[in-house]
Amino acid sequence: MRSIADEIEKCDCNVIHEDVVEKVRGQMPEDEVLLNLADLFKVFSDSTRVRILCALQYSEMCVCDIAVLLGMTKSAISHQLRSLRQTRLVKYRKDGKVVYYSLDDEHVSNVFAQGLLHVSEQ
Amino acid sequence: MRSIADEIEKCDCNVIHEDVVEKVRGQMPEDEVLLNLADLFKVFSDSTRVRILCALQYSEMCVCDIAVLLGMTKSAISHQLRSLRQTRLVKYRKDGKVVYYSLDDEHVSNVFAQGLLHVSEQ
DNA sequence: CAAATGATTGATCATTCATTCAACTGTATT
DNA sequence: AATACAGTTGAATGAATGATCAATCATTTG
Repeated sequence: MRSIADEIEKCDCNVIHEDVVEKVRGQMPEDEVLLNLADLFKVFSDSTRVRILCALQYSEMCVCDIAVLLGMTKSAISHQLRSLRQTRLVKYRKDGKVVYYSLDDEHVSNVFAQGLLHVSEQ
Repeated sequence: MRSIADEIEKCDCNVIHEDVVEKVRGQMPEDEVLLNLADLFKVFSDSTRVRILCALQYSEMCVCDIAVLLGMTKSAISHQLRSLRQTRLVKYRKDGKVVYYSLDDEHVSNVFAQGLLHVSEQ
């Protein structure tokens, strides 16, 4: 439990509205939750990963196909697929030499949809 | 209009499933849209900005209050508020020396909500 | 007017991160 | 067994970025 005094110590200013700060502090989720949230959005913050996720909404695809679609090397795509695997946003199946990737989260489309609402209003 | 041949030129592999690539290419949004989408999520990808946005869901706050709440300097907060202003996610009003910030987008809460759904399922 | 204070800004530094390149793994084909 | 090919991996490089620090702006107050 951090006290107001502790916080002031770390920052360079006075509390102007102590009541507001205390009220908001009581309602904020745990720092860990917000850190995980930021980490999730970090995955969506790169256009290559966004394009991969977008493509997989329409069909499962192998690494080569994605590379051709996006005009990038297999290596670059493979590196990005790694992040997407680690955050469990995509899954894969092997068929011989070929690895097929597909979406692994029903929320991906929803997050996309909300984001597009904002973008399309610019 | 890019041709399949052009894409292969830029990458290091063959098209394995030309039909799939063509079908998906036809359904993908414009690159510019996906770039804007990634830029939007980039704003959400830093835990300081996420915490600021989260706090502003509960109350408008001045820079000092946010700094105290998060245990950071006014300067650091002010820099991040700048990104949030530029992407029109927050708005502000001045009252004398004090600048009060608040949310400026109804979609912020929705994007948060979808993100939290994913995070809480880990 | 001068001092104090809330806030912003620009430069700097350290860190993070996406792509490239080369090497390597595993599977299929001949 | 040898070759070819889909895919992965690790190191290296260059670009992007967040916090710090000092300087500055703007408004209020003595």
